[in-house]
Amino acid sequence: MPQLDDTDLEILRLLVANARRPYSEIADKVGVSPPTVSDRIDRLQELGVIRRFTLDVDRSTLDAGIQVLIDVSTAPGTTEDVAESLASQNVVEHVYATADGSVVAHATVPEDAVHEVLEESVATENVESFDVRLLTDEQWTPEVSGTAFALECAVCGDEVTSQGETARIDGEFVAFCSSSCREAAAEEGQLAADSI
Amino acid sequence: MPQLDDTDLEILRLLVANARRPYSEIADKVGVSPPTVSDRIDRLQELGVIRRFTLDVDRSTLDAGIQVLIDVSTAPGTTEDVAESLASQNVVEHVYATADGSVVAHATVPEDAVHEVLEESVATENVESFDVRLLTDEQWTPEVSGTAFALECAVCGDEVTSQGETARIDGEFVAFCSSSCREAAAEEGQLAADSI
DNA sequence: GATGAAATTAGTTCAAG
DNA sequence: CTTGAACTAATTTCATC
Repeated sequence: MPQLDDTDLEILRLLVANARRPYSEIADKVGVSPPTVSDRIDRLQELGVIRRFTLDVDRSTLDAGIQVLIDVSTAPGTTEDVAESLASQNVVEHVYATADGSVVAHATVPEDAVHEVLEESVATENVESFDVRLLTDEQWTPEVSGTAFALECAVCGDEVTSQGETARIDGEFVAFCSSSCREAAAEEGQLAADSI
Repeated sequence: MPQLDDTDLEILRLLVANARRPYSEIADKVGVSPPTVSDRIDRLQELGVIRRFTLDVDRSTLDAGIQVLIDVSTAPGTTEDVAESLASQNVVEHVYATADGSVVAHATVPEDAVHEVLEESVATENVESFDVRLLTDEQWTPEVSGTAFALECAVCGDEVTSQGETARIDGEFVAFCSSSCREAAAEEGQLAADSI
């Protein structure tokens, strides 16, 4: 994966705060020219770092219905499918799949339609149990973090960037700055079978 | 609160899908002129329906650290404070406050810094218990829903829009198309003390 | 409140370092 | 990979309906 430099990160930070900011203004702030900003944004989209330009909408002012957090415990091996199925429902806005096999979804539905949403989107045999919590508030505060909480590579001690990898060893998470450092650790037999 | 019409909703839908879409293109699609699109978008921002123009960033390609879902059970009356405190942390991206007093946050942190995030942001006495789950996938699929799952007003039977209200009666959620319908129900003594 | 034409401002292309 | 200049396109202003 290609490297992102500080200019890319700064452009992301500025766009996250205001995605309609003129490229000329971004160019001024990060110290490059407008065509360069345009090129880099295109590249960030091609890389999949920018998934899309969008709005943060306050749904409590907008949608008819009740906002809920649906927490589904999935059958082994079906977590990804369940996450995808829920994500494809248009009442579902945000989906999180967890390492322990549950899927958490934020949806706006009439209270008695939660079962309906699950039935329409998820095969019953994939749902071990589920839990629904009514939301009273929801906030999105995206930021492209700087170097706060930077991780250290367990092998070489360098800072772990977005190109790094992580693994689980005896239940503890360990980070590596690169796949070669991760492989070095693996060769030393440090990695458990459930490494990620 | 002023009414949003179908044109507003259609503009929101188009911007959620692509917030950098030219206003002239939106104007074509919804059948008004570009200045009207511009005016309406300004109005939607003033109303707080549009919270901001932003990016959907794939954090798994970007941030050093591990993505987690932090689930905090808060002390009575502190839910809102805890939600705000967590939201102000720059490693925290999304915060949900639930009616049962828990706060769920999506954050990107080194695994062993979850306690640190909580300690830095939330008074210990406000945390009754917490739980952290490692995320393997996270998706955001915002859509401005149409009339799917439209609610019916419990009093007059009309469709409940964003201007509607809801209340809880004997543990069941009931929707009203307006505050006057809600008040009518209240006068008939149907509303429990925990109505929302 | 909405519009079309004009003016301003932004974005992209391209030739070149 | 970057730029400045030229070109193209988008947005806002404003007078008018």
